[in-house]
Parts: sequence; structure tokens; C-alpha cells
Amino acid sequence: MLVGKISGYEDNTRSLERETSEITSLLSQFPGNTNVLVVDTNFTTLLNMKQIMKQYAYQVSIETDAEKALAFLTSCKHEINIVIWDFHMPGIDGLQALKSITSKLDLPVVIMSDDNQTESVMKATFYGACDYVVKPVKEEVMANIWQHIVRKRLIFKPDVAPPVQSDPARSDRLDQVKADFKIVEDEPIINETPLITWTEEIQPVQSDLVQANKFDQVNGYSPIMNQDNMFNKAPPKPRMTWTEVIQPVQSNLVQTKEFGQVNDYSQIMNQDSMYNKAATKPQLTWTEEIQPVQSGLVQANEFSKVNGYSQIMNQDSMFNKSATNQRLTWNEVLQPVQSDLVQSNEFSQFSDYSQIMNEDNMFNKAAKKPRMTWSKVFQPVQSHLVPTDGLDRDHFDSITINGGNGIQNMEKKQGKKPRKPRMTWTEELHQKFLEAIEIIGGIEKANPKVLVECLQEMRIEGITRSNVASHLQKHRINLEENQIPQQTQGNGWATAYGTLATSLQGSDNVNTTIPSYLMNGPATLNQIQQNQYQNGFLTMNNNQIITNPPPPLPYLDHHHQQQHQSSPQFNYLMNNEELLQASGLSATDLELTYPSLPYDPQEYLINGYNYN
DNA sequence: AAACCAATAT
DNA sequence: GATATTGGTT
Repeated sequence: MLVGKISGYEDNTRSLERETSEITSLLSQFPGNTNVLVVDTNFTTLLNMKQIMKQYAYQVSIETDAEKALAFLTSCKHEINIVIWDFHMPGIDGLQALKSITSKLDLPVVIMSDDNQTESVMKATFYGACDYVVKPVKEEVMANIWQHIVRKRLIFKPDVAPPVQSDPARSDRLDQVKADFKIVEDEPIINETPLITWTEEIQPVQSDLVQANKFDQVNGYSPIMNQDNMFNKAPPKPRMTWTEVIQPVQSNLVQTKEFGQVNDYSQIMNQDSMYNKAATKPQLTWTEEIQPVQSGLVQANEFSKVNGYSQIMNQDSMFNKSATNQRLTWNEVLQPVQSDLVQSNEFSQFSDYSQIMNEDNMFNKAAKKPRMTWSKVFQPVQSHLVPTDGLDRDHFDSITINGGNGIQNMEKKQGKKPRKPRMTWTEELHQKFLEAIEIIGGIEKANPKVLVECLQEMRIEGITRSNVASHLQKHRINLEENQIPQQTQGNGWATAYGTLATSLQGSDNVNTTIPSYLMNGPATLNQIQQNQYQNGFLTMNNNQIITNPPPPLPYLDHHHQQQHQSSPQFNYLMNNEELLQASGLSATDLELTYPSLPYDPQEYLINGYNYN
């Protein structure tokens, strides 16, 4: 008996030690690095959840399309550790998902729903849901969702570690366990997407782009010696990688020949690098002849043709909001103090600008330097860069340097920094851009940062913030111009905006060609009044076109219905290469590349209603 | 030459 | 981030 007791005591001790070490081990692994797949039809819900879960170091994948989610799970068995699935998911609802997943994969599945009817909870539980949570899912619930992974492990095999991705050894053990439990892994469920394999032709995208982490270690790309890491500096942002779908127009490929390597710009010797300074733009010199002109203000009339400042009336003045800060208008009497410019003395002598009361000096701030508008008459004196002979001196410039033996003149590259290869916003990419704007909540809420994040969610990789900023700027300009129909709107943008894009811009329930972000008029106006209001000075000329409310656009409903209820239009789980590879399609085939595009572009060409 | 437009500067 | 300017293409 005594022996038995001692023996038992020893067992308990060992067991306790083991438990303690196991718990310690598990503690170090959860919740961080746990790969969660959340499937819900509502993209906003997904984004919110992802945002919250990211704070707990979960790796979160989201998907709005049930079938794609299931295909992803099947094809990437080891990528996901736990699934959260919407009970009322269209296509494959929570129960079907449970059946599929639990029968083929050893994954804990949490069902979430906006109701908690006993029957639903019961069914979910019956089909093997490890939890049933009600939307909106509380943060604590998400924070602790990892417990289901641990629980599942402990129930099935107490000594198995969780399949946390970052630990290959553990993954191996998991595979072993799966084999032990005879988990069927060979049968694809549906639409199995083949895993992409990197070949010499198909290379992973670089540096900080999505898959870099994954493959750096496997394939050893990181030690590639390049200009950046050669010099022990923090490497600059990696250049974007164009996929087959998203290709830049390599318009300046000339430089490839000239300098050997497309992107090896840093070695180009130029004036800037010679003196080891940042490039400085030549300073302006104001003369009596050369006066700054304010964009869009008094003198705009004069120069609008030349400089494209077509509107004196601008959004500000039209809607009286930020325009309350009436901008200072410079004229012959009222001249700006160009304090940092060479000849400012000349003018400051004659006019006491400091007494000009304006918004700026009322509040004790320095008056803003007016932006200048160049006309043909008024040209800046660009210090040493003035081309007087009309020759193209863009690339060569004569500079004089003071050497030890006196002055020598050398002709050299002026050192224009080569520009990034231009990207082209293809129609499909632009559509995604528009889609992203919609998701964000409209053009008025869109900004480059949030847009680029949203595009990344939509598996558009490699687009930079400035890419988006630039496009957004143009987009907004086009939206504005869309209010002012021009005879000359024959270009792609105008066409797109006259037909397709505008329909996507309005807020949810407003049928109008006027983008919502331009709608600064009183909310109480009716449709006609709004249009008149918005178009202000234009109504006389364009009365028929603009002030008539457009007919109801049936596709709006269609579109939004799709948006909110049906399957989404884009696959958020695959990148473009994978998409292409999976579908075996050509990148140029818009319809096929995005087979579930929620609208037919032709649909937007409404008969009898011409936005132009 | 002018329109266009993404990149870049402010 | 918004907007103006630049530099390149069409």
C-alpha cells in the first residue's frame, strides 16, 4: 500500500510537472500567431473583426464568399487553425459549413449568428460547432477564441501541440496526429484551388509584399544582395511588383538601356548626388513682369484658358463652407510679400502688405504665400536653369564649378531623378478602386490610406499609397468635371465616368449622377433643387442636362442588393497570380478574371440617358 | 501642340 | 491628406 501510494504520488507529481510545462508552452503560443478565417457576408463586419483580432496578434483571413472560403480551407489545409462562420451565410450556411469542415478537416468551427434561437444553437452544436456566438461578437470572445483550438487538441490528444503556423516542427507533429486520426486529406471538397508553386518563371513578390514572409525563409530570397542592403542603410520601401493582372506601362523603358538596370537609379550620377544634397528646386525670382497669380481667383479669367483653371467658382465658393475663409486676392494694388524670394524687397517697399487684413493675419499667422500660376507671359526665372535658346535642356545643363585650378565648365547629366515606372489603372483595377470606395462608405470618406488598405484586403497587392492618392485625385477631378459636361469628353475617363463610374459613386439611396462627395447643398432640397444648387453657375447653359433629375437607375438597386446580400464580387483570399492560376485564365480577360463581377459594364449604358 | 495622367513636390 | 506641379505619353 505504501509503495502504491508513493508510486501514485510520483505519478501525480510527474503529471503535474508535465501539465505545468504544457500550459507554459501553450501560453507562449496563444493567441498570437493563430490563423483565423472569418466568413461572413458583410465585409464591414469582417473588417471590424479583423481589426479587433489583429490587436490580439491573430492572423486573420476574411472572406465574404462561402464557396471560396471552403475552397481555400480545402486547398490550404494547414493555413487556418480556426474558422468563424456566419450561421446565415448565403451559399453555404453555417450548418453546411460545419458538415463539410468537420468531416474533412480537423478544425474548430465557431458559428456566429445575429440571433440565438435555441434551435439554431442546438443545430450548430449538433453539427459540431465548438461555440455559438452572437453578433456583434464581443471583443472578449474574439480575444479568447483560441481556447477552442486548445480544447480540441486536448480532447483528441492531450499531448499534441496546436497547429500554430510559425512552428514547422509542430506542424509536422500535427500532420502526424492527423494521420493517426485518419483524417481524410486527399479528397478535395469543392473548387479546390491548387496551391501556387513558385518556379523560376513565377517568382514571389518581393520584400514586404504579402507573401514575402512566407517564402523568404523557404526559398532564401532575403539574402539577395542589392543596392539597398549593400550600404547598410535602412532599405527604402520596396518597389511595387507588378503582377500579371496589374501591369505598369513601362513608358520610360529607355532608361533601362541607358542605365543598365531599370530600378538601379541610385547609381546614376547626377548633380544632386555629386554634392550629396537633396535636390533643390531653383528658386523663383519675382520681377515686376513676373507676378504670382492666384489659382482660381480674380485673375483666373485671364489665365484659365492657358493654365486650365477653368473655374473661378469652385467648390468652396459654391457651397460657402470652407470658402468662409475667403482667400486673399492679389491685384496690382495688393501684392503679396514674397519674403523668401529674391526681389521681394522691390515690392515690399511700395506696399505695406502687413496691413492687409485677411484671414491669415487676423489670426496672427503669416500670410500664406499665394500659389502662382504660370502663363505664357509670366514665366519664372529659374536661376541657373533658364533655357534661353529653346533647346531641350532637360537632360543636359552646363554648370560651373570652382576647382583648384580655377573655373572649369563641365557638361553632365543634370540628374533628373528617374521616375517610377508608370502603372496603368486598368478597367478592372479601376473597378476595384471604385469598389473599395463603396466599401469605405463613399468618395467623401475615401482617402488614400484607407483606400490602399481596403485594396489590400481585396488582394490587390503592391499598390502604393501614392498610386492611390494620385488616382483618387484624378478620380475626384473627373467627378467634378462630370458635373460640367463638356463636348470634349471623349477620353476613357470621361467615358467611364459618364457611364459606369458615376453610378457607383452616389450614396446608397440617391439616384443621381452627382457624386455624393460633391453634395454639399442643404440636405432638405429635393432632387431638382439639389441639382440646381449643385450646379450653381452652370444651370443656365446646361439646364436640360444637369437640372433634370436622371431617371431612376435600376442597376443601383441591383448593385447594392448584390453588395449586401449576395456573394461578393472578388476573391479576398487569392492573390492575382493565384486567381489566374486557379482559373487558368488570361489576365486580360476582365469578365473571366473576375467572374463574379456584380455588374455588367454594358448595363450602365442606359438607353435614352446620356450623362454627357 | 494639346490633352492626358501618374508621379512627385509642396 | 489635399492639391499643385512635373514629366512623360498619346
